[in-house]
Amino acid sequence: MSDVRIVFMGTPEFAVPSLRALVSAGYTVAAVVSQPDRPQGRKKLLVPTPVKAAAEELGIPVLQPERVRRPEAIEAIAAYKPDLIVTAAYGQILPKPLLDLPRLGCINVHGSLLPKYRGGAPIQRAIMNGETVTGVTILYMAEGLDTGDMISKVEVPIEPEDTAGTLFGKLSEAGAELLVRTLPDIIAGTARAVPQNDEEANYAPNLTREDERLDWSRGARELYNQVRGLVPFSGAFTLLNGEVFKVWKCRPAEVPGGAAGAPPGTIRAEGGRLFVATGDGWLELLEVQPAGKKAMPAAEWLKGVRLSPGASFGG
RNA sequence: CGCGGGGUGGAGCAGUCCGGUAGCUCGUCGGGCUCAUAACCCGAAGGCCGCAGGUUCAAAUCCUGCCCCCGCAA
Repeated sequence: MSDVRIVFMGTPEFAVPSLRALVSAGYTVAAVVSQPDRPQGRKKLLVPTPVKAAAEELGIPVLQPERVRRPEAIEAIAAYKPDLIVTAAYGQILPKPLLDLPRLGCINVHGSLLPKYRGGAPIQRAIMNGETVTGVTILYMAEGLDTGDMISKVEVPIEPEDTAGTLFGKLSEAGAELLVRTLPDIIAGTARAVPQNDEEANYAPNLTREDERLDWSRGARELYNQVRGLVPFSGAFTLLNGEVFKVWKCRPAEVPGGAAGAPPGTIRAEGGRLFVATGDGWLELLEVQPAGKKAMPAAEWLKGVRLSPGASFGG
């Protein structure tokens, strides 16, 4: 199999296990393509992408074209004469010339059971929608977004306590295993590619700020799913006195002696515990982060705040 | 120079505008009450108020510089 030259394209942590698995399995990864380093954080420090860092550690040359569709970028990749291009959460659309370049084609490791959750945020969206099962699909890349023919897939259950972070870990490992398991068939030409049923497709677009806002008129269960789908990345937030107030951990709860009827967003503090009224039941907040502060247990926050009667989140 | 918030006993906060006894809610330790308790009562310990200068009779508080933390934006 050392006669197969692979160019690997990926950017975030999700793609790293796949890259390492290729190397461990003995494949020749001739080059790695990753997104350009971007200024991160308040100090605008240039941080290498996780895939770039892993590639450098493995001694693999790294390309970081600003736009991979540019002819010079395609030429640079072509120079490595790949027989196969493997992508995993790369972050840019591959142009037709690149898709046609490798004799074995271009395949993608995608974090969902296609045709469900096509797009950039399948893992978070699956949790946010309350799914109990998701998985990884390996597919041939087509010009559409995650629309190519499927080669293999593996299911992964979503546990009630899973967050986007834990599920990312599970799916990236599952994806790496599936990749090395699938590769021999692809190389031998015996892989059976199955077209996706577009009728069943849906999309998981990248998350925006609005996806992170908590709408207290939704149900406690839905809000709980939303929060864990955003942890530990951007996190979910609401407003308190016009300022951002993040919720890092919560759970639907029975409020002792508390019938609903309170307007969604109403804050209720009892015995050092923090509850919020939702459109359907109460949500107990367990870990929160006020504006300008670090995340802290809700009980700690309650020690310091002076809540006016009838205070509520959302405004 | 991207915008803004913050650093006060172990924790979370008030006090800073209008300089002058270190406060609140907890925690910890000791004692009490109780069948008992995370409940209640009494008492105690614990702080160079981020760091360094300056102004002043006097600085947590005013001025200058620096360090660290957080949110937004990229």
